[in-house]
Amino acid sequence: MKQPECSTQRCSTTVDIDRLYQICSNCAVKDLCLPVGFSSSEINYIDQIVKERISLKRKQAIYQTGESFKYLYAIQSGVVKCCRVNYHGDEEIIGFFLPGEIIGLEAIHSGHYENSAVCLENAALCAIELTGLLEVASRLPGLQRQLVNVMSQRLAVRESQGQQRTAEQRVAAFLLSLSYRYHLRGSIADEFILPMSRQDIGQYLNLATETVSRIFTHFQQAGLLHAQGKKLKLLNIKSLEKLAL
Amino acid sequence: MKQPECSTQRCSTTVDIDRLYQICSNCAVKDLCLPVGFSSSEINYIDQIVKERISLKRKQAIYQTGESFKYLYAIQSGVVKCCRVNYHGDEEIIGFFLPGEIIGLEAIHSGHYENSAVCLENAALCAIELTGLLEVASRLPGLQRQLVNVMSQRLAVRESQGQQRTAEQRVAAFLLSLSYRYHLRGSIADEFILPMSRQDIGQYLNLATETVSRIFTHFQQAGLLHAQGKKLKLLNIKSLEKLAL
DNA sequence: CGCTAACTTGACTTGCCTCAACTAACGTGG
DNA sequence: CCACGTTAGTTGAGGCAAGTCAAGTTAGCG
Repeated sequence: MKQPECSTQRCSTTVDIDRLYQICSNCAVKDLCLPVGFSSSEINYIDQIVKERISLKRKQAIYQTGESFKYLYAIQSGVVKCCRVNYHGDEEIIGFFLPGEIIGLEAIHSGHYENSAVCLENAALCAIELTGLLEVASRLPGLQRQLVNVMSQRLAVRESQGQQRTAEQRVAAFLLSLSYRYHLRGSIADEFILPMSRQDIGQYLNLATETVSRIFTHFQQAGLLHAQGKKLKLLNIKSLEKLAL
Repeated sequence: MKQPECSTQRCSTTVDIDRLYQICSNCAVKDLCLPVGFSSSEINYIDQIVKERISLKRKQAIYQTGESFKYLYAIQSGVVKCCRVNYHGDEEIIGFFLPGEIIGLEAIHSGHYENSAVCLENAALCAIELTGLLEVASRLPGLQRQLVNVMSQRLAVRESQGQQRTAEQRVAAFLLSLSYRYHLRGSIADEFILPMSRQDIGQYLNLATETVSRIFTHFQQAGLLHAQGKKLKLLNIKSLEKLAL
C-alpha cells in the first residue's frame, strides 16, 4: 500500500489582493460560513477577524502536518483536501472541503496542524486568527454559537461516518455527500466535476483505487450514474441513497 | 449482522442528591473537564452552569437517539457508551466515554441527540445547559477556549481514527487508547477492567465479535497481554504500540 | 505530439465475516 | 447458597468482499 507522498508546493505569494480583498458581506458563501444570519454592521465587525485573504493555485499547500497552528482558513472558492502521511509512508486523506467550510479546527487544541491542506483547484481562502475570532465571539453570541455549531456538525458527520460498511455503500454515500454539498452552494446537485482523483477517493474511503474504479463502472452499468473521467452525472439519486444506507 | 437493539432503561429518578451535589472544585476530574486551570472563585462561577447532578445505574440511558437536545453531560464517574441503531437494525457504537469527558456535543447543531447514551457502570453525571455554558464562556475567555479545545480534540481524534487498517491494529489502538485515558485519570495504565463486552468492542471497531475474541487470544499467546473475561493486563505496551501503527 | 499520470479491467489471494458448536460466567429465584 | 437458565466469550470451518499484482487504455499536460 506504499503511496508517494503528497506532491505539494508551499504557498509563497499572495496574488491579486485587490480583487480578492472582498469583505464577508459580498462573499458567495457567507451563509454557510461563520457570518450566518447577521446584520450588515455585524458582518463588518466579523470581517475584521479575517487577517488576510489569499489566493492559491492547484496543488499548492495551505499548511503542512506538524506546522504550528496559526490560522483557521475559511474556503471562499475552490476545493481543499486535507491529508497526512502515516507511519508506513501511505497518504491518508482526512477529508475534502468546499467553499464555506473551515479547515484547521482540529489544530486548535494542540497548537499544531495534524494534517496538510492542499488545494485541488485554484482557491481563495480567508485566514482567520483564532484569538480574534474568540474575542469577537464573546461579544456576538450568534458568532460564538455558529462556531460551536460548525464544530458540532463536523463532529456529528465524523461520528456517523465511523460505521463504514461495504465499498459500494461508502462510494455511494461519498458521491451523495458531495452532491448535497454542491447543491447547498447553489450548484446543480446531479452533475458536477469531481475535483479529486480515484486514488484520492480510495484513500479517503479506505478502498483500493481499483475498487473505486470498479464501483464506478458497476454503478454506471446499473444506470445509476454516468462517469467520464472526472465528469460525473448522477442519474438515479433515489437508488444511490438506498445503496448508501 | 442483525443485532438486538440496545437494551436500555429510561432514567427516571435522581438519586442521593445530597451526596452527589458536590461542586466542581471538589470533583476528581475537574482538570480533565471544563473547569481546567481556573481559580476557585471562577470555578464556583462555572459551577452554576451545571443544572443538576444525576446518578444512574448500569444499563440506564441518559438520552436516546432523536430526543431533542437539552443538556450536555459531563461524566463525573462511570463509563458511558454512545450508540445508535442503524437503518438495518444493527447497533453502531459511536464511542465510549470516561470521567471528565463530555457527551452530547454532536447534538448542538441539530438540536437532536444523534445517538443514545447508556451507562456501562453506575455513573454520576453533570447536566450542563448549553445557553448557560455559552453565556459564562463569553465572560470567561478561558472557559470559552476550553470548550473549543475539547471540541477540537474530539474532532482530531475522530479524524485520525478514520484510517482504519487491519483488525489487529484497531484492537491494539483501542486498548492503548483506553489504557492511556485511564492513566490520565490516575488509574493504573496497564491493568484495568474492560467496562464493555467483546461485542461492544467489535461494534465500535467494525469487527465481528469473534474477530475481537480471536485477536485477544492471539495477543495473549504472543505475550502482549493477559485477559480473563473483562479483567485485562497489558504486558507489553511497547509492542502493542508498534502493532497499532 | 509525445510522455507521463490517471484510470480501467482481469486474475488471483487473503483477511475478516458468517455460521455453528461449545464452554464459561453471571445473576436470579427457590 | 446452590441450581439452573441465560448471556457472554471462545474456537473451528468455510465463503466472500476487497486487496494485490499485472497489463492495457485513456486522458491530460508541457
